[in-house]
Amino acid sequence: MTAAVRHDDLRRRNRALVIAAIRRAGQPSRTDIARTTGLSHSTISAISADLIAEGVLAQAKGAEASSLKRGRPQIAIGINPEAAAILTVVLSLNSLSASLIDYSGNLVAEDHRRFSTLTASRANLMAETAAAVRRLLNHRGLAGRPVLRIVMAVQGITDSRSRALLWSPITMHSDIPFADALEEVAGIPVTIENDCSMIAMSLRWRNPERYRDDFIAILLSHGIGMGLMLKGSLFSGTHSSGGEFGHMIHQPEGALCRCGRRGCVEAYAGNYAIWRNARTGDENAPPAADISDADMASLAAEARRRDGPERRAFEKAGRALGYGLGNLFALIDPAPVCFVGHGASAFDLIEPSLRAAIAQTAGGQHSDSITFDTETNEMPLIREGCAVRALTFVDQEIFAPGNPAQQRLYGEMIA
Amino acid sequence: MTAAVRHDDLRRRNRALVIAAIRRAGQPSRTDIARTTGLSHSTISAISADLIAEGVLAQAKGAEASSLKRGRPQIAIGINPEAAAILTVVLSLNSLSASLIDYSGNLVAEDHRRFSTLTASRANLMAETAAAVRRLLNHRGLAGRPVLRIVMAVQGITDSRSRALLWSPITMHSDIPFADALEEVAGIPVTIENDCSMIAMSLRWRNPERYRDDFIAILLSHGIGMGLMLKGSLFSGTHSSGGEFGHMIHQPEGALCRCGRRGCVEAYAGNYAIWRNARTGDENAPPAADISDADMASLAAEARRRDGPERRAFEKAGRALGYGLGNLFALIDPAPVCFVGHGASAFDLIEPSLRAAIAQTAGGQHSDSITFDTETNEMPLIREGCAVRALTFVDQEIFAPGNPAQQRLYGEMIA
DNA sequence: ATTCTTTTTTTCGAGGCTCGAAAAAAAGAG
DNA sequence: CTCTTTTTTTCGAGCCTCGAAAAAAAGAAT
Repeated sequence: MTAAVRHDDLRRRNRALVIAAIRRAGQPSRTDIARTTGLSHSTISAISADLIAEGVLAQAKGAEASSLKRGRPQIAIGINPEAAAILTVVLSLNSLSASLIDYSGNLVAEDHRRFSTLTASRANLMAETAAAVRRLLNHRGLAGRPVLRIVMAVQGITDSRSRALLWSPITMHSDIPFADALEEVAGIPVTIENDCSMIAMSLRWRNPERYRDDFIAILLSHGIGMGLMLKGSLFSGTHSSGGEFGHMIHQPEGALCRCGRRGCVEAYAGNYAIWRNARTGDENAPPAADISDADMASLAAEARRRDGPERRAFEKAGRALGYGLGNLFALIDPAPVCFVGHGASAFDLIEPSLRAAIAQTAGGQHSDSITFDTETNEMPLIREGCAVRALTFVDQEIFAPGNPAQQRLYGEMIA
Repeated sequence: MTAAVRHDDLRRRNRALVIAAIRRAGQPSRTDIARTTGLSHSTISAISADLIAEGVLAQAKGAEASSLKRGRPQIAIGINPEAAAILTVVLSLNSLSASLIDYSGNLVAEDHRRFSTLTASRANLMAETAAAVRRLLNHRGLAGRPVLRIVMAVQGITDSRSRALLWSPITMHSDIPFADALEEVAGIPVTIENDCSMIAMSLRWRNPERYRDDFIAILLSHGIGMGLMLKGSLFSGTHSSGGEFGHMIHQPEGALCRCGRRGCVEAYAGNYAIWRNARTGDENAPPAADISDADMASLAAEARRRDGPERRAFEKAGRALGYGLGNLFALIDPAPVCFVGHGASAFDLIEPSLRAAIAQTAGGQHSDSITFDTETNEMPLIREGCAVRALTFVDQEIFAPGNPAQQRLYGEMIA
């Protein structure tokens, strides 16, 4: 039983629809919007007039690429970049990077620092993050725009309400309430998300042809992460952020994993596992703390050069990933997969054994037709995913609010 | 971007909401409905007046359990059983059982036959099913009610559009277009669903306290099946019915499974696997075709009586199920689990090793708090799930249609 | 230069829907 | 027989969307 549909929901939802259509199309005319949304011209006219009056949208004045066609020229209409701004924060191993982004999605300012996340105290981690946020909030490029939302991405497990970092490989501390801490600093809503989920958001935004309703983003890095889009919405578990693909058990009582358990996919396919298999051959050796991309690249080069333990290690990684994906496909059916991160640059070494393993599983019945994509640099994807998520929040909650209190808040902030 | 919200959708959705509220509550008053739906009294009054005029609902006349309270007595309002009927068909190993059910969910007639599904030809399977449907369509208990929907449940994999049985252990044939065949016979929409999905529907209907938005139904039988409810809707894959929990790989290159692959959960936890482990100790022995419930019961009795290969076999089953569930929990977070079917009567033998295995996995961090439920007879659940699904379809598509053509069809059928 | 065409955008009135308030209905309590 | 209390219905206000018609703003044609 779905919730009751009130009368005013109609306007709210259609406003959100119009904003989303414009965000996707860039600079559409009213006629374009009517076509993509399916709403009538009159409705589009009314809604866009309201949104322009509120400063959310702006008409592109002059400078039209001319029409060359007869008839009244179309008036391009776009997101008003002055309407608001949002902030993204990406915390990763020994690196903190924050960005200020205007309401139309353009980068206004960046702030990047390196510091040792592994040795930092809880308070230190929160303080560094808060300081980065504070610096950007005071940035003069803001020019009076209200900053309405912060989305932070971290590697690790967050709680389902996106308030705290429950566990992460970048620090030994757990249950760090980043959202509360940053809300206190900024006075606006903050959520903290899993980095791979943000990668999935970004893939969907960049290439909705390929990544629409169901697809999988897998981060190949020191550990293995996953972002899962199911039926058009980001899948995260009910309690935590879920999607712990890297810690599905590939081999009961198998190789020692960084998480302390045995036989996880990550214990075969994470950088440390590949390194360990290639260099020591001992699956029970304690995982190395960090392995540079350069080291991994030379390992891959060696594996390509000759048939030896290096090549074997990448094959094992492919096998573990293949069985893991096969098990996932047994549950959710095959879907497009994108391998992201520096590890994806060695995908040629991984792919044969990965495909062979998938073919052994229930999900691998059409394993030939499964396509894989790679994207070796994850950072831009993570940031873009955060931006997309934050802007969508603002679109829906502030500019098409179900609850008048939220819009009142915006009124106060721009006053 | 969601679909445009048209104005008439509002009425349609609120009509569906009212029907659902009444179906759930049984015989509520208008005031009750207003409370549970959140709609205003005026709206409920208008919608229920319409629905009564259309014959969808009926006021309980007289026979009120009296009020004992002051004030105008409440008028109980209920689903009109005369408004329509639906048909459920459950095809399982060597058994076909169909039921005629009125619009308020009461059983009108049943039709049950035994025949050998394993040896039957494709045409034979479809003909038997069609004959059962035809018999019930001509049943005099129908008394002029239009039969508006058929939902059929089968063990196995169906396509995602619920039109055909792609693969099933009860027959050697594949790609059997049951939905098309029955639609030709009955002239009304037919869908074919996985039996475990219907079990999940039924559990949710029976006990929404425990089984609401996220839960898992696992059928322990000759094979292993799963019905998965995620975020309040039945999860099935994008291409096929998905949810092939029994064929997740527990042990790469492990025991021989009925499906021809190796190491599937089912190859350790299906009846044939438990039997094989207990009696031959050879994991590669070809699976027995069928093992009676009585034989499995005596195997369980023996396992309870003494520590021997029988007990070991049940332990192995628990271990495979535990790792499988743990891997599932790694992806979707722990959720309530119900073990269904005759195999659940040996759950006491399975539970210890199952819990021990879960504790080894990423999803098992709070393995103590995970609760399991058992239900040894699956047939009533499957039938009830089909009925719930069919009635919901009728509620939404016929009596609260988005498309006037559907309602016109009903008009013709009752004329 | 002025008058057609064509296309986009806005305006206007009709028709629906939900809601709150008020009225009506239908009992028991005094 | 009149007062309370509770449920249900009625009625008017306020929105919202839509289609049709009007207005606007160009290029094309004369």
